[in-house]
Amino acid sequence: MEISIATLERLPKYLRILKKHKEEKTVNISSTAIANELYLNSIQVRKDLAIVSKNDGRPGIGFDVEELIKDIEEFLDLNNKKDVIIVGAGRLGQALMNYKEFENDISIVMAFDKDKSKCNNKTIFHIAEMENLVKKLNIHIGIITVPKEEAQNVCDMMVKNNIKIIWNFAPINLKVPEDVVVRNEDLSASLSVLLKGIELNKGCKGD
Amino acid sequence: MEISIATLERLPKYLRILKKHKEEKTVNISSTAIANELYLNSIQVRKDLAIVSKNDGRPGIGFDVEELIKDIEEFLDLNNKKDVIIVGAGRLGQALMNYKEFENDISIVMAFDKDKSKCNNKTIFHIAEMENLVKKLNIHIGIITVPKEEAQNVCDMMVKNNIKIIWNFAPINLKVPEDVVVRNEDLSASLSVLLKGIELNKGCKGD
DNA sequence: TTAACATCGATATTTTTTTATCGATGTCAT
DNA sequence: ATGACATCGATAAAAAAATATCGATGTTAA
Repeated sequence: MEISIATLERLPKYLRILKKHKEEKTVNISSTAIANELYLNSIQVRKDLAIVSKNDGRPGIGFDVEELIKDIEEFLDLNNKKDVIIVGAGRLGQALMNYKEFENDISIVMAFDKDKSKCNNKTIFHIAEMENLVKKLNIHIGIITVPKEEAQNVCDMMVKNNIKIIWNFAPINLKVPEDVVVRNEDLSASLSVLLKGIELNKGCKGD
Repeated sequence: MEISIATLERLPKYLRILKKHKEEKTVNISSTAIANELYLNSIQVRKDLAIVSKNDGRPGIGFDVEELIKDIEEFLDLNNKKDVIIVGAGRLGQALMNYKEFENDISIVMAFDKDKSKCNNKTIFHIAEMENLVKKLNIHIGIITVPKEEAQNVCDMMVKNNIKIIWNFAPINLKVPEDVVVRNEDLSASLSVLLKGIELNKGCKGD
């Protein structure tokens, strides 16, 4: 079964509330309950879960919370922290470096900036050092949090250093070779949707 | 014509490259050219543009860059800066306060934190002061950049102070009354898609 | 025990979004 | 002029996503 990006984006949301329920000692949870919390449709929840879990829900009872957590985490290959570098140690970069929600998913092993001295108990390397450091470390994921003027340059350096997956926070469309995947975190796009939110007023509570 | 969220999210991307082309003195641009830059389909671009602009493209020539910019900006009601408050003046909050891309869209008129003394040439008010300050200012948009533990509290305060649109960066599902719109900026969801990106390898260059 | 109920999964339907087709229009080089 | 070409918009088709229907299963409380 092919998983869609939409489903993929919902999985962490399921995970989040499942973990909350686990903390509260909930053993079982129904798709309806999950759906209500996330302002989604329960059928959608069941379909999503069916993709990532072979554990059926029990009629009248719901799904086993712990099993679901395990299955989703396994599907997303979490708890198998991936090494990541980040370039751009400004405010946004630092925010990401300290974002607790990522702690189980990725490990930011190295940070670069044009301003070498910056730090927050982590060494920030100068961008020029990337060449020597990254290639041999077998890291394939990079985050770009530099101003848009420098983003393409940074991207090119990453590509040269064997980075294959790029999470780009700069508002610019990066040019990359075929085998490199870019995901743009486009805050302006989000803002547009938000500001039109009043008129549309749909699909917003849930995401 | 109803506009979809997907289209809405693409508009800022169009705007961005149109502005770039305007700077380069391009007068006309074809839907194909736009599509190529954004890794989209040209038909999709034309359909999107048809929704927001009455200016037809000219066969053999393309669209008038300046007119398109004007039409998209008008549609998104930009250049009519909206007043916004932000709660949470940590790294992420500061990053947003200084994000240049937003400058024409929103004006962050007031920032709050539980740590009053923080600032960066802008006064950061204590959260408790929200009650006195925000209600009378007729501000309806709020950004939440506090840790998830405090997010619901902050949200409740915003609602009490007449905020109707909330941009939430905390990884939690906020409970709000019917007439309040929430948009969650869910970085974990993005990360999930990113990390699965290799397998899917689609729809990622474009967004 | 049994009747009312909650919940499920499978299949079908609807809706939304994306992409293709194609005739029309207008440009540009010869 | 005129023929080859680029590009458009409108309509149609295809693909993807969300939602509804419904019989089956199992729970719970009288």
